[in-house]
Amino acid sequence: MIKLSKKVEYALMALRSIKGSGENIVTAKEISEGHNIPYDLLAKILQKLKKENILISTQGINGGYKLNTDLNIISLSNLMDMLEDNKAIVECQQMKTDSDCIMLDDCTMKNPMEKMQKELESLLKSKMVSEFL
Amino acid sequence: MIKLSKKVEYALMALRSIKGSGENIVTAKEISEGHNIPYDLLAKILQKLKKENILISTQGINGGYKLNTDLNIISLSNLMDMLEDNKAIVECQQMKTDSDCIMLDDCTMKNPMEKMQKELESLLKSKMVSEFL
DNA sequence: ATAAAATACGACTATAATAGTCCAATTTAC
DNA sequence: GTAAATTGGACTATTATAGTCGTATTTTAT
Repeated sequence: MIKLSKKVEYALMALRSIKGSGENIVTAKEISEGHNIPYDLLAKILQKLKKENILISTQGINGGYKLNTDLNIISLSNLMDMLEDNKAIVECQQMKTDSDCIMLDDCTMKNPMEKMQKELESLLKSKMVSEFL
Repeated sequence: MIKLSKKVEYALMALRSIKGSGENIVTAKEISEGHNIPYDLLAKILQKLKKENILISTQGINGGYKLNTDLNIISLSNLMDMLEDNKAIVECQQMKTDSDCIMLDDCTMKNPMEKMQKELESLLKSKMVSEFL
């Protein structure tokens, strides 16, 4: 299955709004209402983007968010790493050891899967956030 | 998120076993026990593969499964289509109409997403099942 | 004939991942 | 000090995936 989480989808929408406002700061509420995104969920997403230095925030009344990065250099892969939990195509790719793999040492899938995962990731790395806004 | 379902993973394991046995037919039980795959789940997977003419089955005692296709011409994309439910990267790609899209006509994501989806699919189409066995 | 061993099928339950909610704290302009 | 915003953690709900159960059907060895 290949699917973007709502988090990434919402993040893209939010980034579009924020980018569109230029230097003016935008509140989570405005974005939430403008795009029908659940407020609390959006707030969390924006906080993560802030922690990753994609956004800069000011608190208090009149607070809100502003862009802090060139979205041309942030890839979809980056965004997914920030917001989603894992991106491994098969479990054994995300395990430190493969001691509990049911195939054990006789696995013919691991290497080709690893290769494919890298190819998929490289595709996702080549897609810049700005291309979707 | 990009992840293969267990169904596809189990299917690959099963196909490997079946392919390895050449003309001898293999039972679901043998595969299940040999690879620690839940029997009932595996049975369903094999039935689907049979319906898709990947496998051929014989019923009754001494029954089982045999290959019915060249696995070099079945892609991972094919296998996913057979076994997984949807492969659309964002919801609006799998909707007939986009009447209920919250972005309505002002969506900047749809086209680039569609493009990316095609690229991902083409990658998955280029990966043949045989490469993983 | 019948019992055994297999596939075939549908409905159900369990688990895990994702999405969304709630409540409270903190910050800041007025 | 209050209103409006971000910040943060814990919780619930929903959905998708994984797995189970019961039963029917088919085939064949005896």
